[in-house]
Formats: sequence, structure tokens, C-alpha cells
Amino acid sequence: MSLPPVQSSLNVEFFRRGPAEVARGLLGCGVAHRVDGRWLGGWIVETEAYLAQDDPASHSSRGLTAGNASMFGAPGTLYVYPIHAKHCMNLVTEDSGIGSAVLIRAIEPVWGMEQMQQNRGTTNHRRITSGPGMICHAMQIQRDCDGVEVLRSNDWRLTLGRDLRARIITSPRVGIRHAAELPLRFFVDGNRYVSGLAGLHNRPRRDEIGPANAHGTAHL
DNA sequence: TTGCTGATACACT
DNA sequence: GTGTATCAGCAAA
Repeated sequence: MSLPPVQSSLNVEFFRRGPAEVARGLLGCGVAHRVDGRWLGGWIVETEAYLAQDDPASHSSRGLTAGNASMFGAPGTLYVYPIHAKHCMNLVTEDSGIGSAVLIRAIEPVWGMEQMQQNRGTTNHRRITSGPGMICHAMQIQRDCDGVEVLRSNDWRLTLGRDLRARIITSPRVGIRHAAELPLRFFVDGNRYVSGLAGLHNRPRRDEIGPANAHGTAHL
């Protein structure tokens, strides 16, 4: 498979909903980025929602700045931010000026496998896109992608995928310091490409959350 | 035992 | 306010 399907593309109404709803809806959807005429991407298997208000973990909680301006853009806008010399990608939800978004944490790599393996420097499929930093590395998403409206760009493709609602697990978000208890992480049950508890800063106590999918609430 | 990852932390402008 | 590197813990070997 060299090209993502073009039928059933996501539209702006899909992203005009709340971030938690969009985060769950994105699971199973396809995302692809065209670089030098080559499509890179796969199926989304893990997401996290970041709210506009009452969410200290969200970048928008500090208000609009030059660095997070894209997070206040139109629904479907790409918000790419740097962290630990890497990047993470988010998709803006609700509406312009709101400041909510969905972080793409893991995808199942499908398109442009050879190029993504080369970018990542590994042929281990589970080490290509099983983390937000890895996704950006593999799909060549950098700061210059920040602010791109993916629904209008010819170099981006977002498509509907399988209906996975019955297989979606909800759990606390990973690797955040603030509001770590909110169940705003969503992932596909049993998918091998879902990231581990990679968050390292002040991770939630084990006795609180247990193994990633043992304490999760299916179909919240 | 080693390598890799990451909604943080801090120095600089 | 902005840009960018740390280091503790997980996964692989």
C-alpha cells in the first residue's frame, strides 16, 4: 500500500467537537504526510485530549503566546511543539480561539514504511511510531508544519478508518506533571504499536493507575 | 546491561 | 517569552 485512501476524508465538523470526543474518534483513522512526493503515515492507535480550560497540563492553559498560537487556530489545524529536542503533533479541536487539541501519541505505520524506517534508523516496526516524538521523527514533522490546516493541505491526508469504539480503552494521560489523573488518554486495546508508559517526569504512582490497560475504563 | 524516550525546566534574549 | 537539553524508567538484547 503506497497511498492512503482518499475516500471518506475527515472534515472540519469532525474536529469541531470536544477534544475527548475527537481523540476517541481519531482512533483507527488514517493520517499521512507527503514529503518529496512520498506518503508517510499509518493508522492512529493512541491519542490524548488536552482541554482548553481547567487543564493545567494543556499548553493553552497559560494563554495565547507566540509559541502556542496554532493551538488556538481553526479546527483541524496542526500544532507542533518542540520538547526534549524532539517534536510532538496535535490537532486542534472545537473552534478558533478555544485552545483545545488532541495529541497523537502512536500510530500503526503503514505508508512509506521504508522511508520511515530510514528516518528512525531502525527496522523494528514497534520502534518507528510508538510515541509522539517517534511519529514526528518518522513522518518528518517539524516546526515548519506548525499551523498547517491539514484539512486544506494537499500534503496531508486524514481519513476515516475502522470503527473501533468497542476496543477503545481510556486511561490517565502519560508523562504529564499536572492533572495526571484525568482519564483523557485513549488507545486501541491490544494494539502492539501503542506506546508504553514512556512518560518520565513525575509519572503517576503505580499503585494508582496499575498496568496501562488493567485499570483503564473501556468505552468511557 | 544498554539504549532510547519525553505536554519539563531553565538559561538566555 | 522562547528555545532547547536532562535523566529516570521502560523495553530490548
